[in-house]
Amino acid sequence: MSNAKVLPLLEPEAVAPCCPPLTERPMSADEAEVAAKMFKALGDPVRLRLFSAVASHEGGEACVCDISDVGVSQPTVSHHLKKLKEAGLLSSERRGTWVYYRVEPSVLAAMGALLAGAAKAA
Amino acid sequence: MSNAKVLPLLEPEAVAPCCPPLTERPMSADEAEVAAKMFKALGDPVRLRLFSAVASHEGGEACVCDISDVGVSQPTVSHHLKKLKEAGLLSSERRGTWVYYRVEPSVLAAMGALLAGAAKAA
DNA sequence: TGTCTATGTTGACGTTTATCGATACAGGTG
DNA sequence: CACCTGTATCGATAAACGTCAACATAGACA
Repeated sequence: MSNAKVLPLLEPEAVAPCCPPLTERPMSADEAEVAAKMFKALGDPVRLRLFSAVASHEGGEACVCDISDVGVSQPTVSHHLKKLKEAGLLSSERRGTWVYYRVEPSVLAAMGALLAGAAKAA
Repeated sequence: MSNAKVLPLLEPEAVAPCCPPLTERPMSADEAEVAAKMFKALGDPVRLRLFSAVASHEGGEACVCDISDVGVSQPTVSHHLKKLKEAGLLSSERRGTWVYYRVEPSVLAAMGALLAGAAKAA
């Protein structure tokens, strides 16, 4: 598999326009379901560190071997990276021996817009 | 109690400066612990709807009675509002018969800054 | 082919969480 | 005072979650 698009994950196009600013109107149940998945993905300390490690790496992309030092076992790291992928926050690609994860910018932009609106509310 | 500051909750001053942009450098374990608590609070669909209902209400403040129609029981609503309060995202005040919840802007600003940085990374 | 390394998957275990009904508390009204 | 309404707490239960050890898979290289 040379392409990650065949995986049945959340696609950026599907989640990016999901979220009106939190202050605009009460979220519907469906909107909340989608948006909560993204927040939940960042709601674990280990996942947040892994995500930050990828995001802060050169080019917004990192090999698993570069970010695995977060104090948990290798299977646990793999499990968390999978969760981040399922939430649409990361994508992965195998290049030879190593697997590289990269941040999904459109989804983050959507989340940032969500919160930026709420912050200026009061 | 006419003042919410006496409660042993996360104070805005304590969490606001916790978070460098996600892309700046890998988060430390301590930073991730604090930041993950905020994301986790918004990582539930019901809580996200409750928060959005408060944030979108006039003045960023709403009575519980105005936002309780989210499809779960009254104790569950109360439980989720408590969680949001413990995460520092909402504050509450009793005024006569009703209890009003209001958004805590500084914490949201911190979260927004976190994500805004990550969005522009790639 | 076989072996070594990097990563993902499986199965199990203990902890946390979301939810509810029942109940308690607080404040207004009679 | 008694009663009603709005909100919080308690106790129980089922589901989800984080973690690990063991195993599986994929690619590189000899």
